[in-house]
Amino acid sequence: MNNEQNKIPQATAKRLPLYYRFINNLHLQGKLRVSSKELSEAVKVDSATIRRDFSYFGALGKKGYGYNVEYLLKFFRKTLDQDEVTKVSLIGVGNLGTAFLNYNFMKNNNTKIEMGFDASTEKVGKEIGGVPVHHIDELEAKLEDTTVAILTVPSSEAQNIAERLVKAGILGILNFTPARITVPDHVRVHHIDLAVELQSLVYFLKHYPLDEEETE
Amino acid sequence: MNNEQNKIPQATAKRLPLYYRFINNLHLQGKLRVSSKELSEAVKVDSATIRRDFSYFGALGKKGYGYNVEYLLKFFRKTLDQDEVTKVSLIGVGNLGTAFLNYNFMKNNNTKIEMGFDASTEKVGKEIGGVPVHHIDELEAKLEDTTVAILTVPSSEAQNIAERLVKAGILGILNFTPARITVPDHVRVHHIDLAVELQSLVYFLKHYPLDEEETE
DNA sequence: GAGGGAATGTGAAACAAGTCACGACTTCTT
DNA sequence: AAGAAGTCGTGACTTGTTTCACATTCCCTC
Ligand SMILES: NC(=O)c1ccc[n+]([C@@H]2O[C@H](COP(=O)([O-])OP(=O)(O)OC[C@H]3O[C@@H](n4cnc5c(N)ncnc54)[C@H](O)[C@@H]3O)[C@@H](O)[C@H]2O)c1
Ligand SMILES: NC(=O)c1ccc[n+]([C@@H]2O[C@H](COP(=O)([O-])OP(=O)(O)OC[C@H]3O[C@@H](n4cnc5c(N)ncnc54)[C@H](O)[C@@H]3O)[C@@H](O)[C@H]2O)c1
Repeated sequence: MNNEQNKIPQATAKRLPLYYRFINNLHLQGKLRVSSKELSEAVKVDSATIRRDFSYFGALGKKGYGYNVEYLLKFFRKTLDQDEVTKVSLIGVGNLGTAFLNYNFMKNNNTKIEMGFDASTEKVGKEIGGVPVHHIDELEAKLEDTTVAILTVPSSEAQNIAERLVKAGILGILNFTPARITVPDHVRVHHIDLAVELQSLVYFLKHYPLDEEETE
Repeated sequence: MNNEQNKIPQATAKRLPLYYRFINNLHLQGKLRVSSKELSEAVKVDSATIRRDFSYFGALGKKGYGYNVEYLLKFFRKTLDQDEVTKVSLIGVGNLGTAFLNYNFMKNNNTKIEMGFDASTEKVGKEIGGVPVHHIDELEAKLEDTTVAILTVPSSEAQNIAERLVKAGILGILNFTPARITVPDHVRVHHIDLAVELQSLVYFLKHYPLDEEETE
């Protein structure tokens, strides 16, 4: 499963979904070819970086021509497993959780939130954005074959719930709580700490006032 | 304003708010001292990295002892300007925007969302989480001294609104839309692309199955 | 007030990512 | 059919970040 691909830099891997989305847009617009320069303007990534990123997968383009949009799209669809849907659960149907359920990431995406869990009887039994909300006590019973969880519970609950998720066989957690959770090595956690993002933006504004420099 | 501090690596700067939050927790728990090792376990950052990060600010600790929690807290409070509140506006009071208004990042934070803007008459005039929602037509008139904006409008509106924000004097944008917006060089944009985050987590799970390796 | 133990601060090395710049090849034009 | 223009793929370089490892320093106990 991670054959030749396991030499792809993490930084590159993180950009792949972004590339995919823009290539998809181009395809929908009927564009037939695209250069790294054009793509660069659209996604705000240096064109040399884009060429380098693509080159990890072999020669996807043609010199003097650019990249064939349809070919690129097919290639990334395969590479990003766009054809198999990953089932996701969401724990904590509060402010943030509800927003995610309503959105559900299905635009052009291979992930689907299949169910939510919450402790509050107000939430349990409802359907939000077409997603059923179960009681947290049923976590282990219902989770089954979802391998990814979105964690939007109060931070005091985060570690506790994370442990239950791990026991239930979850392999990846997208953690929106400010708590830094501890999990076994085989589980991957990505933290998205919105308060930190906001604070660090403010810090950069104050201490790195970019005046004619780089945008990012 | 960016005196000695302007040599601090960006990677370090991004971790500062995180450190601050945990040091604050320790202080609330009544802890008097802390070692880089302990801190490392709490924030999941290598202890050498923590020491290196702190060392950019001079010698904050004592060899053989560790760091004095109160001293550290005071130091970071000053460094992160925790005593002056940065005013923030939020554009697009939909699913995500509403969640942010209800939360408002004020836990132990120097940022406050002062007002929201939306195009829908359903939203305008309301107060959500104590924050008044104005009509988008009033953007230029009301913005005044907010320097940071959170962008949670539909992606098709993002570029357009961003341009208006820039004209109105905004310096930093936290962009939650999937659109990559174009702004002048003096404006800083941080993209938080939740769909990409989820997709890239899935990609990592499939292609970098960590079995006894690093957690991240 | 001397010795042991602990943890910092930091050179130096290792690693990772981004950028430059150019040869090679493709397509387009005339 | 040949030359011009365009764009890729990549070796070499640059920049940025993390990690190692240890001499140094400070606390604390006896
Ligand atoms: N809302 C935001 O804008 C925002 C921003 C940054 C971070 N966060 C973080 O995201 C998390 C969720 O925030 P929120 O604003 O949605 O909070 P919230 O209080 O609105 O939602 C939390 C939900 O979790 C449920 N819950 C509580 N204990 C539970 C348990 N043991 N098992 C299952 N469900 C449980 C509650 O019933 C509630 O519905 C928090 O950790 C918060 O710090 C939120
Ligand atoms: N909700 C999520 O979980 C989620 C996840 C990932 C990305 N996003 C992105 O975040 C953005 C917002 O998502 P959402 O789910 O909150 O959408 P939403 O449709 O619920 O909210 C958008 C809000 O913007 C308002 N709006 C529309 N045009 C406007 C204008 N010109 N000026 C001011 N306000 C305007 C609408 O009235 C609405 O209230 C979208 O770009 C979406 O792609 C959302």
